[in-house]
Amino acid sequence: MHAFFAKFAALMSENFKIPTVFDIAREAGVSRGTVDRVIHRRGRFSAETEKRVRDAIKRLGYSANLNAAKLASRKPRRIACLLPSFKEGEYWDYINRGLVESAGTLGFNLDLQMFLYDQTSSDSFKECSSMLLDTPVDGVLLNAVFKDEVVEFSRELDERGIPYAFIDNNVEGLGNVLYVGFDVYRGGELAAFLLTMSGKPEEILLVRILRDKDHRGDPNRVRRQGFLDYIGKNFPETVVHTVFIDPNAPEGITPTLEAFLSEHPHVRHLATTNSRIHLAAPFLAAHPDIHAVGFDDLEKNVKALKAGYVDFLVTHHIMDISRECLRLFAESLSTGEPPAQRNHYVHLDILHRLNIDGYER
Amino acid sequence: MHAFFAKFAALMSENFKIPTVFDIAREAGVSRGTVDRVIHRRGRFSAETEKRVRDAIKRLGYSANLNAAKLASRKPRRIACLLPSFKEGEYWDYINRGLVESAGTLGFNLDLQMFLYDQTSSDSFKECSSMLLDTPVDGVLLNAVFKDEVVEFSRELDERGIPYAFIDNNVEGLGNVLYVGFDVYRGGELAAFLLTMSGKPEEILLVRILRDKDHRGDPNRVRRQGFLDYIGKNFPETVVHTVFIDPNAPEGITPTLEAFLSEHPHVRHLATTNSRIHLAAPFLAAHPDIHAVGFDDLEKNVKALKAGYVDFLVTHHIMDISRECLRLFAESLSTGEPPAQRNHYVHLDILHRLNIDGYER
DNA sequence: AAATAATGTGTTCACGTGCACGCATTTTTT
DNA sequence: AAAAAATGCGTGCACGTGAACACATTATTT
Repeated sequence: MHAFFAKFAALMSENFKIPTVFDIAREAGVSRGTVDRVIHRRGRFSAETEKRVRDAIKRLGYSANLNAAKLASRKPRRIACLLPSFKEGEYWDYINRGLVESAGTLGFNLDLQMFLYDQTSSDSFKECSSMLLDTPVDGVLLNAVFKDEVVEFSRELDERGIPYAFIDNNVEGLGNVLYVGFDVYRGGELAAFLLTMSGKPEEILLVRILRDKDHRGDPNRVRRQGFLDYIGKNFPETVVHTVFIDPNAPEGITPTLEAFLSEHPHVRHLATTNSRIHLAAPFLAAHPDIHAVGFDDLEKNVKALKAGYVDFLVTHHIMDISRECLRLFAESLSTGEPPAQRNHYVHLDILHRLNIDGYER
Repeated sequence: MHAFFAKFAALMSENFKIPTVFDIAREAGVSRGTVDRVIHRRGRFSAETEKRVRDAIKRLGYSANLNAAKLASRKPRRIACLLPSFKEGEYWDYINRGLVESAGTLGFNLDLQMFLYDQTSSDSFKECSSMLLDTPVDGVLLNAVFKDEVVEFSRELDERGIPYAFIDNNVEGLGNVLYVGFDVYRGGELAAFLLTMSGKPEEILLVRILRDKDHRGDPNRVRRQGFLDYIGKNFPETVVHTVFIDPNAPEGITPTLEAFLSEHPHVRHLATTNSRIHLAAPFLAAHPDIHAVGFDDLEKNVKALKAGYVDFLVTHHIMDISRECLRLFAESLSTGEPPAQRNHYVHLDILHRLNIDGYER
């Protein structure tokens, strides 16, 4: 018999009822309001009461009904976002869009406050973060480019009891309740693999942008390491050249690359470890025999991919990161519990001309 | 100045209030209950009232608050799922898991009723679908392997006013409110590209499973076409051989492939267009110089990928399809409106040993 | 010691929707 | 023509949580 039907009404036993705050209150021998105050750490309860309530929650396996919570949420949750500033179409623009979009659709009453610092200046970060501390907030969402400064800032947040989450990249060992990002090193390896899979390269050109030189605040160091390690391991004789370009002087880029090529005419492989392979598109257009791999599905990069200038993009759903991060963080702020899972690594996608359709949502 | 902050409290003007049923009722000059009856097509209202309500809804841009809807949903929505039967770990098992999981977490009171037919027998489909019609349901979720039978069944559903959605594959031009799936032809092309990107193949072995022979109910025909078209276009001299294997007699598979190889010793490329490349894993293990590409991230396939027997898997988040499909369908049943977008195509992922981590969620 | 503040707890309304129920009025049946 | 059914519409409770409020009791200040 191939046909049958089954009911999946309750995951558990026949008439298992999902516990509510009322059940917790009864179990703990207190009122619903008290349970609520314990859960949300709003004070006004004794240590003994807290224990009874928390035990009851654990015993009954209670977790808040998010629909009801969203419906009832009146006071806005203030979430400060301490992130790099951006121009339209840049990486952090996408992160920002995901955040703003989610804030609107998530159903919680979220009040996002953006603190955008200059990615090239640690002073700017410090200025922004101290401004943030003067503002009343319920939680902070931030990334971690300036390690020392981030560590110091996180200590301050810990002291004040303000929960915080890292997005996109992080520093290990701090008190954040959440991290949503990806495996940067793996991404570097993957780019190297894709670049070299059609045959052994004699020489490779790695295009970097000027500010990468600053080792203190270089977000792509780990990714580049992954790239170089892969090449070193699999093609030990291959030489990797580096050329620096200035994104603020785009007119100089193509000449710089051309000049390099005439000095190293055997180069047939080009890569960037930042999100700006599109800056090399004009150069690549003139040299269809050069394989190229870059990162991130910025609109301009995708254009270069579709045109065939770039072979592969290693990327992930950028906006998914921010959406997911904000969702988990908001839920956590709402329930008063840290997210069940602390680290969320998103999958690295490989984009090629043939599978790009449908990637952008 | 690099720091600033902005509020995104309301997407629109300063104090824009999202309209509720009450606003609609006032605008239309009726009571809230009447609005509700119109929205959910539960009868008991005049044609003129309906128009007034619908106009008001459009004018104010009303759409139901899903949190409140989920919270208040008391009567379960009965959704019948008419899908291929499966063994554990097979493709449709994943689809099924996604459905069951979603039904539990979506927050609506969903009552899934599974009608599983034998993929190799159109009679079984007919039997199942008529059984389904004897059961009271609010909506039907189905896929489309047997075209004629599906068309007939859909007519019946249209007549009865039962909304239905296609999942994974569909038939164009029918009255379904929703389709969630992917571009099958594109997937075939992509597999061919990945198989051949490291160099021109002399001969290719396409491994098919026995029941593919039946052209009426062959779900992989289009995918295979994409594969063959790509090869034909880019490598016109390459010969594509086909070997049929029987998944029900796994012990015969490796000998069959070995026999083929000794007859065609130049073959270095192997592909399947179904989800069972793992059946060729033992053979591939013995021939590490053979490139192989398959479809779908079934556990066994991923194992073969990690072991290096398979180079690439073309796939998509299988369970995402069913999760997304059920979510949109349930929301549609709840609001009484068809989903804003009818066709949802998921992105094709390329899986390789280096990016498999984190793919499974 | 009285006034004031802090602490601990319970009560109540609000959020927006689903849906049962009740009551009139009109239409159909007997 | 009376009874029954169908139609059209409004009212009210329930869903589970957030959070203000009210009220005692205890601790602190004046």
